[in-house]
Amino acid sequence: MKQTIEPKVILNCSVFDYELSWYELLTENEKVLIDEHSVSLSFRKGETVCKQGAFASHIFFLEEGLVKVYLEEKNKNLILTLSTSKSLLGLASIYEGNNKLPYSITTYTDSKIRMIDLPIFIQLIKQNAEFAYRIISILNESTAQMYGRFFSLTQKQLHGRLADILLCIANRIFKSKSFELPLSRADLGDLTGMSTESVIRMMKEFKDDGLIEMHCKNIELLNISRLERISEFG
Amino acid sequence: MKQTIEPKVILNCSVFDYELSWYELLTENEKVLIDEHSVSLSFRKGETVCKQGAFASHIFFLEEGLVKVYLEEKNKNLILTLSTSKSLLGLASIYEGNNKLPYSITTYTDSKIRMIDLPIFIQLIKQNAEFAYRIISILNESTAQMYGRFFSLTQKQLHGRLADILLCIANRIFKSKSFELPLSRADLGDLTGMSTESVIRMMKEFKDDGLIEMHCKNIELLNISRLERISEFG
DNA sequence: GGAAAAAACTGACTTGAATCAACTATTTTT
DNA sequence: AAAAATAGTTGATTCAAGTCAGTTTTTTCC
Repeated sequence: MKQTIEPKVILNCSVFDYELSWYELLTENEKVLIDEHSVSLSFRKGETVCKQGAFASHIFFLEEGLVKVYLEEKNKNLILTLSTSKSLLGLASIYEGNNKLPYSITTYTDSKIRMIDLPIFIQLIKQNAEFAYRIISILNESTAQMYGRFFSLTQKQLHGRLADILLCIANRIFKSKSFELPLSRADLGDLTGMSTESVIRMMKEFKDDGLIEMHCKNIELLNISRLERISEFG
Repeated sequence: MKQTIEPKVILNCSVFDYELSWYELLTENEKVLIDEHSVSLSFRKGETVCKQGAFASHIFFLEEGLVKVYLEEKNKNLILTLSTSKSLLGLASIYEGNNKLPYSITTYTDSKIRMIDLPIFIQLIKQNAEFAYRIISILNESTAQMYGRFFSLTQKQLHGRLADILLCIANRIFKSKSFELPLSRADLGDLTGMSTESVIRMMKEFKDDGLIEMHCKNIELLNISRLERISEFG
């Protein structure tokens, strides 16, 4: 039962920025139905979009902005994913039976979110199988990503976990080596499962080692390949 | 932005034992199609059913037995779920694009598994929306469970994590306070994200505290309410 | 623009939990 | 039934990472 073949490296990114679209798979009538049963709302930076434990009533389509999707319990938070524009959120509440929201969502930047009536969304799934198939794909894409993070947070130590999210934020959110981070150090902690102080210490260590440059919120990754090695062995 | 209302306690179980069936939602023709494109195989205890990183070719329906679904990388394992009879496994490989298996599956007991041709399964999803909706429900049920475990493993310490899985195994797998555990101490480690030695030490501590009775593989939970409190605060 | 509040940072200290290195008990194999 | 292999156990040691307490910097908002 010894393992001999190394399985392929798994995803470990925390940003859900899926490639698959869904709206185009609807018929004209269905599109109208969605349009009639949804509204687009503006949220200010830091506002709560939905709250874990509340009854689910909508699917959220993030038209613009950056949000965190997170679990909260007894003042301990765990960020599940960061989501950027064009993400479909709240799909987890499509479930026959209890339909409480399994997570909270809060904005990091001013955001526009289209709130789609959940029963209507479910109706469309039940009548349009191609659409349903696309939703399954989207769910599985985010699940695969979750697995990677699950592994990262439970099996790697601080170096590796911090390298993971820095790379992920650069690649997936900003698509650039340097960026102005809209998250606080405490949020980085909730994302990596470490204390705020440890985040600060690790970041300083990375800076001293020449891996990154940083001035407060402004961060630049200087040595990506070494960060990747730290992520892998960390 | 301070949180004032405590969100509802979330699931933290590691056993996926879903309530929803799926076969009955198929038409007679579709049932025939499944029957014609699947075979039921017998696996011996300890055999590998599928391997992370391999190309996905089947959906697995566990007719009988107990298996672990786990991530493996560099001799570190993380068990995602234990699955019992009547579970549908491998759904994560239903994904438009790359279709590598995101996890490995190994049996704990002699098991019977029906291997269903993946393209046929996908075809049924694409043509039967009610069926697709059920699959979405099943996926979301297991995702909700994953979230609970994710929280448990990243936010609780050893006491809480061990209490979590002991309760979960008793409630979900054996539906009894006393049982003969088919997992090794090392597996309990892979399930709780702790070292084998720590599992042993914690179990001994639980035993000394009168929370459980154990002789090797035979375990009995003596004080469930205290275990639940440990799980909650731990 | 200045006070108040948050967020970022630092150092000292503590501790939870992994690692290592034996050793024993239990299975499995032949 | 003996040998080999695997699984379980223990104690000693080490170290990663959290907590605490205090300071500085940045942001928010009257």
